[in-house]
Amino acid sequence: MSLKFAILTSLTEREGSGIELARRFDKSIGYFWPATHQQIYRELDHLGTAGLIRELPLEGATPSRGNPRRFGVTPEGRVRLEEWARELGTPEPVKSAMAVRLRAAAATGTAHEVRHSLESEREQRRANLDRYRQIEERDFADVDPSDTLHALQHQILKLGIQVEQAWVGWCDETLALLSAS
Amino acid sequence: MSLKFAILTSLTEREGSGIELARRFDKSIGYFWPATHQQIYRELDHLGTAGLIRELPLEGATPSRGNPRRFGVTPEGRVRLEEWARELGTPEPVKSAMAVRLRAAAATGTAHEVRHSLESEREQRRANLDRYRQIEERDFADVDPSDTLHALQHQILKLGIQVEQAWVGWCDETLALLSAS
DNA sequence: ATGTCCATGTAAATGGTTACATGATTCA
DNA sequence: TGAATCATGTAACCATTTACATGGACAT
Repeated sequence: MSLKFAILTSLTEREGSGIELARRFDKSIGYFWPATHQQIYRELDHLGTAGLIRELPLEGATPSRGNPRRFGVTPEGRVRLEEWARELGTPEPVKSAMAVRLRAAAATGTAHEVRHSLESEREQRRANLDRYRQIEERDFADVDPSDTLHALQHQILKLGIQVEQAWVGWCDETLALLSAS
Repeated sequence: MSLKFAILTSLTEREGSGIELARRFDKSIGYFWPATHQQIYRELDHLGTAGLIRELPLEGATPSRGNPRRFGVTPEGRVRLEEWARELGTPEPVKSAMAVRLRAAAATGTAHEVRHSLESEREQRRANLDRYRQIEERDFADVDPSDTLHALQHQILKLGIQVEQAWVGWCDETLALLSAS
């Protein structure tokens, strides 16, 4: 449901081609709404049909490598995006196979065997956290209080940091609990 | 992918009927792997075919209200569940329409209009948090250090608490940022 | 007897994942 | 010239959501 708006947002920030979008998703907006290039191309199709984006004129006649089809947001698209941003939603439930695994291990009396699984979860969460922190240092080290856009982008990154921190902390706590018993 | 194991876990903890499972999902294991009754019935079907659960004999001949079909985990099912709990997975990405909304509002220069959306998110996150804390008070007030099962169940609840806390904190921070600018 | 809830489903639509296909272009 | 990469897709599958269907039981 939100994918189309994630794409509209990305194209509002800067127009681009399908593949560019796919790459941006891999390293920025996709942190909170992941998507593959297949999804993106399909959605670009839909958005075009709905008149929310349009294909920009190309230099050469035919699209090709180095000269791909590029898309921009139409005025209707922008209005629709602004409307959507104001809408109230329901928070996505926290889905976690790790929580299910732990409960499964508890139910079957094999709690200590879940340790590797937990350690793997912790390492991956920590890797996410480190990645976010590097971005923070690189892009948000100096603060200009008058730059609201910059501050908001930082704020979104902080969401990732705080949620991943909660996860890492929880994994450590749980591992300690397993060691104690 | 994890739904089948969530069901196996729930049936390991206690055998039950489809509707009972649906209700348990609404108020316990489903906090970390939500499922509707339609999904559950379909999956019970699959699990039965795969020999991981079996239908328990009924009192009366025909299932009916007050005497529904009941399911239990087979030995194979239990083994499969224990195996799965040991497997390593990839953490589910944090998906959040709220983060996309905020970024959309920033990109379109309508940041202050996202305030209601954020307040709504905060209230719902806080409601989740309160619910979890009530369960904690009710079920985990007294600690028996020798009861590992109890401790692990508490730990799973704490995951929900800590993640929702991170969310509520982030919403407050973001609202403060919007007020300041 | 009628309406409501229980228990179990079916069906259609949407969303997401995985695997593969294709032509074109740059690079070694 | 052959390999790798770019850019754009198709197809099949799996998971999830939403809406509806059914028949029996219970309550008024």
